[in-house]
Amino acid sequence: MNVFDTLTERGFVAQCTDESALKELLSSERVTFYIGFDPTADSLHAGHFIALMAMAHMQKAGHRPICLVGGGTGTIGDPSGRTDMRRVLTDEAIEHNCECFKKQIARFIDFTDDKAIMVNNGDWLRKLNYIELLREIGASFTVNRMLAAECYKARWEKGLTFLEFNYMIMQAYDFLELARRYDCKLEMGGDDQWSNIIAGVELCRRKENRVAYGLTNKLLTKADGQKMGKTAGGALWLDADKTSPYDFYQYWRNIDDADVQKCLSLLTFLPMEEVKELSALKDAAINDAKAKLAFEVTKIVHGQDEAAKAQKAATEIFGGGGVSDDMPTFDVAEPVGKKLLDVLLEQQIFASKGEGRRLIAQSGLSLNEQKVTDAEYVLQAGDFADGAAVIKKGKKKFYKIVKQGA
RNA sequence: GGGUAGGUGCCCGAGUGGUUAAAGGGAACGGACUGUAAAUCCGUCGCCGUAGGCUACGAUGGUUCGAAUCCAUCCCUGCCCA
Repeated sequence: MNVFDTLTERGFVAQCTDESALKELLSSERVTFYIGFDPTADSLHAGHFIALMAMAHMQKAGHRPICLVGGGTGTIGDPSGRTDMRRVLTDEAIEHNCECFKKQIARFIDFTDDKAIMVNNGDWLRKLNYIELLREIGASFTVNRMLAAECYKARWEKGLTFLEFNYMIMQAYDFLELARRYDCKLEMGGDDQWSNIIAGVELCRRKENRVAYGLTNKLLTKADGQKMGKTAGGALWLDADKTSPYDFYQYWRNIDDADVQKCLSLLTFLPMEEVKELSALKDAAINDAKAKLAFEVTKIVHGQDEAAKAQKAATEIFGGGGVSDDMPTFDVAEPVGKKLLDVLLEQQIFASKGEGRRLIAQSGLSLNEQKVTDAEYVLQAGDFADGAAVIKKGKKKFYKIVKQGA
């Protein structure tokens, strides 16, 4: 089966240039393609993950991915679809973020034997000479066309700086550079990148007379159109230190019924027959599909062991008595005699005392299965029956406080 | 450079001297219901606290018993003109 069909079947494809020619190309040769990731933070998040999955499918089919980290474009900030300007990052931060990205990407993509390439566009973009760039590349762009690009629409109200306006040119230049260096023929990316991608495709044609292709994948959205991968704390990170494997697992375990099929097909490698079977489950039974989804996604991101632990913890907590060896745990030195509220605040289970008081007042906090009614409650030795106390915050957040020391 | 409209809590957005920690909406959080789902309903939603206090309406100064609200300067943004 052609990868293009695979990607289509699994629901990745949003838009693409010359579909039939691209399909033909993908079945006739080993295609070098690229996806760019701008280093906006020190970890990739769920939104990047879908692109990585598309990349992995391509690699499995024998094509060669170029992972581009945007050490150059990151200094500008992509305005596509955004209503506000991106925060300007320092060079050091960008460098650091690029390194973090590289490590994470290496978990999903096989870089052995030249099966994939990692590049940083800072290597060429930062060296560019303004006049030369204008003459060589600027001449190939018409402002009229750029202004018509969908990606800038959201900025008409708020204003778009010239700096950001140039982003498209930088990205297009990347494609050209990769085409020259590695014979890269295809750029992939999220659907919000469509304008930038076709700019690159056209630039390759104009400058090198090369046929280049663009393919965008659907953005990960919920059935109601909202972006997926948002948690209370912000993004759903792929870095275990920023979003623990347990929390990561729980995120996918709790998605809407309506999103099960999409997530299974986009975020796991399960065969489509199985995806269809699982997502056809109804009512309570669909929980099995969610558990499978959560396990599979966590396995890809954090590995088999972590996924198994997260699943075990979830099963024990929600299926049993709300306790598990692998549940989120906090070690506290000598908790007995301290106020429960203070201990939980120290462990950042609450953001503030007010939040904790409120939670207790609304009977949203339990200690060892007992509702906490007194905000001033002081922990007793008896609360740590087996050396640990179990805290339940709200309906489904469980934490274990382990007593340390004597 | 000139004119003009603005900069309010996580976001959007009302408020134009005291009764404003600041309407309303969204997000978020808690409760009920449930399937660790959705929808719905109820409640909460700056910080510390018993009262009460503290910090907050672009920044800095000022007027005033009292300012998000008035004045000055500065910074930033939209629109129009050059």
